[in-house]
Amino acid sequence: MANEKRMDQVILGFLSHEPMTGYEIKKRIDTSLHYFWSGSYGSIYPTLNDLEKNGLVTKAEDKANARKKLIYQITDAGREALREWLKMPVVKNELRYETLLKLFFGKELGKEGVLQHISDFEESIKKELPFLEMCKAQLNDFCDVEDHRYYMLTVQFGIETYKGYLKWCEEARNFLNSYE
Amino acid sequence: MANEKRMDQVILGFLSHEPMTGYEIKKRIDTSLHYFWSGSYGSIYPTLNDLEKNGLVTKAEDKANARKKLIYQITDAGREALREWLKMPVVKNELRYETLLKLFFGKELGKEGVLQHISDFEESIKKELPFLEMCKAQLNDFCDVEDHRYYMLTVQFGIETYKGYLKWCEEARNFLNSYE
DNA sequence: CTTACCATGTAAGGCGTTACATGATTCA
DNA sequence: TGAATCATGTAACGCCTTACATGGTAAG
Repeated sequence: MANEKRMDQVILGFLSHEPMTGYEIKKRIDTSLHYFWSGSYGSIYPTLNDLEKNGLVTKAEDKANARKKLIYQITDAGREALREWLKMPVVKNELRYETLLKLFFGKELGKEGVLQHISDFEESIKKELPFLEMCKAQLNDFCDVEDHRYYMLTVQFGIETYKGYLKWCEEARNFLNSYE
Repeated sequence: MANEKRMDQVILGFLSHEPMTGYEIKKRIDTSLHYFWSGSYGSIYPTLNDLEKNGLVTKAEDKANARKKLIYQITDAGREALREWLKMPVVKNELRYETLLKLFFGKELGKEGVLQHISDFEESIKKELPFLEMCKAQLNDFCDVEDHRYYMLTVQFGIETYKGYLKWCEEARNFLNSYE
């Protein structure tokens, strides 16, 4: 239904950590949330305006810089709205892998083509994994800070599923090669 | 960009197995593809019309039944289009888990709330897993049929990632409980 | 001096879901 | 006879991305 990407909650979430600009929010989405969430400027800026209109954030122009820079800050009402949403049960966890779709219809493609998709997938995962490992290493030193423990959970989730994927790639290859 | 859900390819894919109705396609999406893909009638029927207009499928009315029933069949051109798409590299594999989003902003929710989300997630996975195990058992007897080997790959993927999720749930709980 | 990055925003348009509308058939 | 399932379709509407538009600043 409505609000698939929950941009309002994502923004409130980041602002609950500290005040920042829309640009900075985008950067954090693309790093911290990158493997399980996404969002674009065309969604961030309008949502920031809506949130301000509804009193969930306040906007302040950074006069120190000549550059136009709008720093947003969460209000009490905003924090309350965030908490309200966080308490609610999760509505949707969605995995949509084109790779699996192509494998499912693999007969029309043939074994070689399927193996190629498996290799491509494997490679993409192998490229992503080091980033997550790095995140984990960095977080590891700061787990006494409560926030960091929660980030750690998501990173750990990523690392384990990715490792599972790699194991599956290996097995899938063996499985296919065991025939004919 | 365009065509996120690749309904055209999904339809061609199923029709490459055998002719069927739009209703039947929907059912198969909701079972065979269910844990990594989705699609609605509002998307299936219009796409079927487009495909027919473009000569990728043909439509035949089932006169045997009094009930209005349109059986679609893939054409050579349709099969070729499917193959063309299957050969192309995968564009997007997307995971979007609200659970992870809520965990990431977990500080505002607190440890108990986070643990609740982990339990909810665990439960939902535990509920899904038996279905996949059943699929695997059924497919296992027919792996000499090429198609079934490809279905098996996707099922195996699901089973392994789901088991990984359960392991993570356990670890996540232990991790959180090791603090404070 | 030019590339990369910081920074904000809008408009158009595609995509797909939800909700609605309709009706036959099967099974208990 | 009522519920569930089979079966097809459309319209409205929301959501989000892409592409465009603009310009400052830092670093090499």
